[in-house]
Amino acid sequence: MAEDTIPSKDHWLSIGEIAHRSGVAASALRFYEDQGLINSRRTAGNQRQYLRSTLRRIAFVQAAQRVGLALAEIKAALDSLPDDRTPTRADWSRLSKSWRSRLDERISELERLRDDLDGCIGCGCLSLQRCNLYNKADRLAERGPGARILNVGIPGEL
Amino acid sequence: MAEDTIPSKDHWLSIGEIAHRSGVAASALRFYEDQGLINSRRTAGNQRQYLRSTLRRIAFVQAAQRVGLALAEIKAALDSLPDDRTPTRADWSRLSKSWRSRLDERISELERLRDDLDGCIGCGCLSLQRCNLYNKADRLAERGPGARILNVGIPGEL
DNA sequence: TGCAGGCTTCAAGTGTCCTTCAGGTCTTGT
DNA sequence: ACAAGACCTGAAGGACACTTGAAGCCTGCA
Repeated sequence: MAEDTIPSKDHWLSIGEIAHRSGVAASALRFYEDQGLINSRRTAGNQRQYLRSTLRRIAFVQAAQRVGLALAEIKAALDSLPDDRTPTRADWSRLSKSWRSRLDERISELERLRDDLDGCIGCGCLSLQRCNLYNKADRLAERGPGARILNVGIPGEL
Repeated sequence: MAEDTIPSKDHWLSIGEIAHRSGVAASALRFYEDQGLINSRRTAGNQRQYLRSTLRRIAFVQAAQRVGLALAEIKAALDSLPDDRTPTRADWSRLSKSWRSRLDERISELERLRDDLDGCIGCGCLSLQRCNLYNKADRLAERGPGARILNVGIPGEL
């Protein structure tokens, strides 16, 4: 396997190369393109060619998904990048900063849930009148919408 | 509104009452029944009637969903409850114990993500070669499968 | 008794994130 | 030049957790 040699010269990458390097299926990449998350130019024969920087964009998408954002939200974030120049560190940094609070929220919600679990279900009460676990008020936006098949991980693992 | 009076005598609840008290739509309750998560008896006129304890079952389902379990997994957990008697505190406790590690895992994954964010995307590197954020190895099972519409919360909020 | 409002079933639709397929084209290496 | 393999498009399918709709039955209260 000689595909690990990284050419130092700027050149365009085929969808297969991008798929390989990013670990994202080619079909998903086409889907992302449909959704406006990434873009490509075409060869004379209509085949996609990507900039190397697309890999970073995809990395961003992947990370954002792990944070729990929907593709539409990720697109909105990416759309706020300047399209007249290659995004700088500062650009990416700005985008990812907004994740911080999301992540913090999600983390603390899960911690709250864990504590409630210990204190409430753990004791078997699960009282509908008092139980925090069943407090509708804070059960919003646990996970983003959309079906993830990936998450099955190793099939039959649970 | 006088529906908050809780009768002390055991009696059966209609789907509307269960929906109201649990906050789960009647259509969802029927769906849960189809999926074997809850059950009901019927009136002479074929209308569903639920035991009061069904509310606890539903609370369990809701909490489990917040932990990130799929309905099929929740069903599996519920199926391990004794069906010859009303589940005890110990029964519920046993079930919810397995969530602990799940929750801990999810929490630490998110914390890891947050740290990577600070250390990596935060600085703008997002290096595909080294970046933890883009380490495929640990990007499993971020969120459970399935579409949640609820999570949209207040539409147009984000 | 009458009737509004709640309940029934079954089928189809929704939203998200893709994958798979069919049928055809392009590129690359020998 | 030719075959193998990569790539193209558009449509359909699939997983998940439901919702919506149509057409009709049941129940509680005045």
